[in-house]
Amino acid sequence: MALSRTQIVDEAYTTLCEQGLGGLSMRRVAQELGVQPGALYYHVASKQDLLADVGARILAGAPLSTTDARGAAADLRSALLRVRDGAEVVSFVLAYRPEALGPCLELYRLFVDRFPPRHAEWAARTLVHYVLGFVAEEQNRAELVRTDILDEDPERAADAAEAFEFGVDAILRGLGTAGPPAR
Amino acid sequence: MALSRTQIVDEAYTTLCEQGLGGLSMRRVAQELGVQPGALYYHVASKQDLLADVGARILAGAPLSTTDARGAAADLRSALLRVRDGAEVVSFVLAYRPEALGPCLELYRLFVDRFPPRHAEWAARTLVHYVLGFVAEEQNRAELVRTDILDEDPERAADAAEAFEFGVDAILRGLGTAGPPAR
DNA sequence: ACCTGAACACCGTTCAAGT
DNA sequence: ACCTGAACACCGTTCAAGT
Repeated sequence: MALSRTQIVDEAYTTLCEQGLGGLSMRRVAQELGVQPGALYYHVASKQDLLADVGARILAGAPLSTTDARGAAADLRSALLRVRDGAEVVSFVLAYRPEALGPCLELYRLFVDRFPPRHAEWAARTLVHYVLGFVAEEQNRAELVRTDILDEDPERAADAAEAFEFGVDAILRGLGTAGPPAR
Repeated sequence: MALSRTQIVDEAYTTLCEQGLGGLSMRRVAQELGVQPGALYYHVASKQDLLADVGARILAGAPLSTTDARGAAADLRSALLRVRDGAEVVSFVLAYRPEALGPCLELYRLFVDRFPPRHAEWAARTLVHYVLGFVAEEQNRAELVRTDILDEDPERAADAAEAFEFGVDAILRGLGTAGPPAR
């Protein structure tokens, strides 16, 4: 059976989940599929092109709430955390091919009733940039722990969800969206 | 004259500025210094170890305001923008060796009068994560433009500073820090 | 149309051996 | 103490040639 682009994206996604970004090479994907590395380039233009589809799949796993900004931020974080180095991949795709990140771009809808379109867009991006920055740190640390370069910090891990929500709530308060009052 | 760690960090910093993260290899640094690649490993433990010092240097260039949160965020963005892929490097170092990022960690001082220590820390990290997320996207795009994979988006570039400040102001409002009123 | 084989120009890291 | 030489186990990408 002929190799397909979908098949390659599937394999890349699986490899990312299992090995992280450091273990995701074109050669490994090819080997896993039982083809020569060069064969992949008949179906994808480059590793970046492939990564764009992988980024889309990361977000496709868990749709973001379209009614509740607080929930959407939490959804986005969980979607990223499900895949090793998910934040780094999505962060790259956000620059490389934002259209691939549909759900993420629709977040501006949460703010259209409070802001003019241009500002609603910025509001959504503020939230997204925060989430990506937060989760990138979490996952970078996780990768370093996995390779025994860092040792676990149980205290930080226990506080992660709370710290994340602290930031989300602050941002949403600042954007004038419903949220708990500033202590 | 014997090779020194400082010399290696200097060369790595320069190479990062000129070539970006994709062009920063141990082999290139070694070649630029006129030594064999292996020689570097007498002075640095690994590329990550080297990167930690490079990250420190990126922030050392421009000290962050310690009195004005809005200014500090702007200072941090400029410091990152001065170096190609600065945000990605600093984001990694934030996880790998946060102590190397002194100025960045001191930001919590801006919030100690408004929050208990634990929350002041979270407040500062919220700002930092936002800035890193924002600038990472900016710089990823810049790298892709440089390699002719993306073409320039003059509209976005013109709005970047304004969009950045929109986010900063929202966050600071949410944190109860002085800032312009909503919209 | 789709893939192989083989190459090109690279990587980070290690380590015996030299000085 | 400090560095070389050489190797090990990799990379992404291209492309003629095969089927």
